[in-house]
Amino acid sequence: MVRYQVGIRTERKILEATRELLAEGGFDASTLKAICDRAGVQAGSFYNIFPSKEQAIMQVTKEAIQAVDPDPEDSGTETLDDLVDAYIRFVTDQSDLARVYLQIAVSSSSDDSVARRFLRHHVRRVERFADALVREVDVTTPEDATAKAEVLLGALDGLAFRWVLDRSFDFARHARFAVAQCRR
Amino acid sequence: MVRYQVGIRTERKILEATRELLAEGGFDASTLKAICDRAGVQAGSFYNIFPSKEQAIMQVTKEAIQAVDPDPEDSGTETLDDLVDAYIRFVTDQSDLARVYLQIAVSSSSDDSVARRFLRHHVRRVERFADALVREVDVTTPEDATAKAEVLLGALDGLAFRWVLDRSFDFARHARFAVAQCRR
DNA sequence: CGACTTTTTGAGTATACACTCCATTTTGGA
DNA sequence: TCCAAAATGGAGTGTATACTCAAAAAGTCG
Repeated sequence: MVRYQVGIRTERKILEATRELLAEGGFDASTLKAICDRAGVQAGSFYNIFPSKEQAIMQVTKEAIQAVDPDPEDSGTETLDDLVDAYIRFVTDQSDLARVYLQIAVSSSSDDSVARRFLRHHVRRVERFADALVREVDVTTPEDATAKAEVLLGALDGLAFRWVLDRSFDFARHARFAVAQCRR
Repeated sequence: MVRYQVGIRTERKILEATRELLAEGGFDASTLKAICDRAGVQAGSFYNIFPSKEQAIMQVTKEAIQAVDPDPEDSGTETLDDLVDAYIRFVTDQSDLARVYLQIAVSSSSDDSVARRFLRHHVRRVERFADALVREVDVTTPEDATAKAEVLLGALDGLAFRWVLDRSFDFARHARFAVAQCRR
């Protein structure tokens, strides 16, 4: 069962097409036909590689969830600015994945398993933000830091949604504004 | 063309079923069959009242968008707390509509007309928040007030999303925390 | 009641969807 | 060059969906 190069290339083309379609029009736009058309592939080839459409979409969504929170190694040393800059870079440089990430956030409410994974990921990010806050800002209690982190991450997510609706919205500026306000 | 009472009751039953289904499982769960089953009505009756499924959903979403921003008359006198309390009440008391509202916010990116309407509504709310900020907090410039309002509304929206994913999340507390931080 | 209108029913249509099947072609190591 | 395994094309399947229609039922008002 040696995989041929051409098959690996096909897999990449399919994943790229899926990512683009998810970013452009969400799950509704990501039909099998649309994916195959864009990837320049027939249905049979798709199912030679992926067991289901769901699997291809899952792979892209996993990628998107992980991309929002890079370098989990750095936990414990990173600054608030590091964390916020990472989010800003994610939104501006990987806008396709960012849009996929936000699409998941909402539609996941219908699918429990995705919702749980998303939530677990969110909680971990809140902890990292809270830790950075404890190090940099004088917070009275750990609970205070967590609440502050929830509000800051909420603001970043909310501003990212805003940006999805109106791409002329200056996400980076408002994100920095949010963290500045949080720091005071 | 006098409408019979029974027809009006049927219309209400359909809208209620649609609202529930939208809140529970989003647009995917709101199939014609699901709506008709829950309303206790056949497809023919549905199309006797609504020209399309889209129309019924539009009516519910319109209702949801308007419900988040009550008393547009009060503009010019309301406090920041009034505005935030209204949002909190919307989320906690009308959780069904709130979830529909948030569902629209994201999935609308695929439908331009809904996205535009949503955005227009958002901009109007930002203005009201900014006006309240100018009255209560000392902001340096109108632009500063608008940016602050965007961040605050972003935080509220983000926290509401958080609450949709995990209903044990204390939305009201965090919302008040956000506005307190904004006021400083 | 009786004439008329509105509403309801429920089987039926067209379409889009995810997915299958398998004959054919391509690949890449021996 | 040969050949088994891998990849592909593309017609075909079953199912769910939004929506239609004509006949039957129920409501309204003189």
